[in-house]
Amino acid sequence: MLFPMSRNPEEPVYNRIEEARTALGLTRQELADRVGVHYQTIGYLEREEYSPSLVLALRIAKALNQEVTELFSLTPLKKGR
Amino acid sequence: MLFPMSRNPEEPVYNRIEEARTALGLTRQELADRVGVHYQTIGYLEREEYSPSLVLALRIAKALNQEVTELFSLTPLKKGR
DNA sequence: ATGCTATGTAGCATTAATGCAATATCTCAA
DNA sequence: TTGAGATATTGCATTAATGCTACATAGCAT
Repeated sequence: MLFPMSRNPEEPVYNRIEEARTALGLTRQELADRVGVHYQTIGYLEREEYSPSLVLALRIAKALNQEVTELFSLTPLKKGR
Repeated sequence: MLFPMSRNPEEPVYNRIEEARTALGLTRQELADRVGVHYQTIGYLEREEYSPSLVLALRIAKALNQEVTELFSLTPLKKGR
């Protein structure tokens, strides 16, 4: 098992992708399709095994109609908005 | 000269880093230090030769006290706020 | 003119992000 | 119970993002 997450392992990126995705009743495959990535990539991101590129983060936010800062943060995110 | 920019060359990421940085009277080296990257990296980003990771984008936004969406966008950004 | 500082350009090395395939597990409906 | 769908795990290949070094250029102050 590899564990990248960022060049600075001290500061990972937290996200609420799964929460937002399921709230829309979407499957990972469906979100992946909308965003244009492999469905496994969504899995990696939801498990926070690595953090996305900015492009991907922006696309995901758009696909889930959320603000980037509502979805991703350098500090732990609480459940629910 | 290489030209990555994103896995999807059709959709680059536009940014206003230089504008925001100079507005604060910061040099690239200074911004790089605050953000924890090499000063050349800031240059590449300002010239939009490639787009940053989300972690870096979040750190830059914080260092320039700007919203991520004010600094970066999938669509071209106009000058001035 | 000289020198200093900021920035641009060019390579090269490393690593994280992504693609992709194959297999496993888990849940839930029939 | 069986099967289908969703998610997890593993492993490998590719490439973009980043680090870093060296040299060039441009502007500005002296």
